[in-house]
Amino acid sequence: MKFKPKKFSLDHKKLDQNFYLQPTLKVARELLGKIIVRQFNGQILAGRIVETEAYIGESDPACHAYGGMTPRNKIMYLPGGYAYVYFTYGMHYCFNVVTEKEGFPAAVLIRAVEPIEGIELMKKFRNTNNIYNLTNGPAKFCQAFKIDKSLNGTSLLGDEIFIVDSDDDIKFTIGRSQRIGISAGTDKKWRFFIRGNPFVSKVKIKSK
DNA sequence: CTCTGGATTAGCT
DNA sequence: GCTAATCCAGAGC
Repeated sequence: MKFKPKKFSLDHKKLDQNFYLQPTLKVARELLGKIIVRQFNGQILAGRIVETEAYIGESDPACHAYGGMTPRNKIMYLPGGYAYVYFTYGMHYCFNVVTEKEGFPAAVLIRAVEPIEGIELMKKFRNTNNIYNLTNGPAKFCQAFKIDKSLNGTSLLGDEIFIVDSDDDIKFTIGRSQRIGISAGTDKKWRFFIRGNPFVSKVKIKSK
């Protein structure tokens, strides 16, 4: 299958804060198909979101806010519409969209996107020419989109990084599973993905 | 194809 | 001190 970037226009409507204030599972589902845009140095990177995971509240054992606020997770307590970026495994970043009302810690992890714009730059950042290996994982997506801790706490209503609606007539069905790479909270099926999309990450359920 | 271990450090206990 | 919302290379089948 040959990859053809789909049409993309910056005229598409930027998602407003009301979208992010909604229940996290709804946001996680509805982010599928939407387009995440990153601007820096006058360059544009964009991709269609094809895989997400929800992390919800202090009682979700897989959520970073499990057990209460700490210096790392405090961004999750902001009202919906902020970026929560964290560093893990000594070398990787992961990007989340904060959801729900202020004081309730919840976020949606962007696990994979389908590259649309700025593909050559993504290949450079990822040091690979294989388009299917650019953004099919949460840390790969961050590397391809030049996302690091400096974006932690950034508003998604600004211009550095934001998400726009898709007005294409793209039809897809949504798949659902347990979350990937966690050892607690595996009973919850809070991962969502576009069924059949070749840019969804490889599934490896952590066995424990 | 599948499976295993190493990389490398911030954040918590 | 231990582990992590990951990724990659290498080994074996």
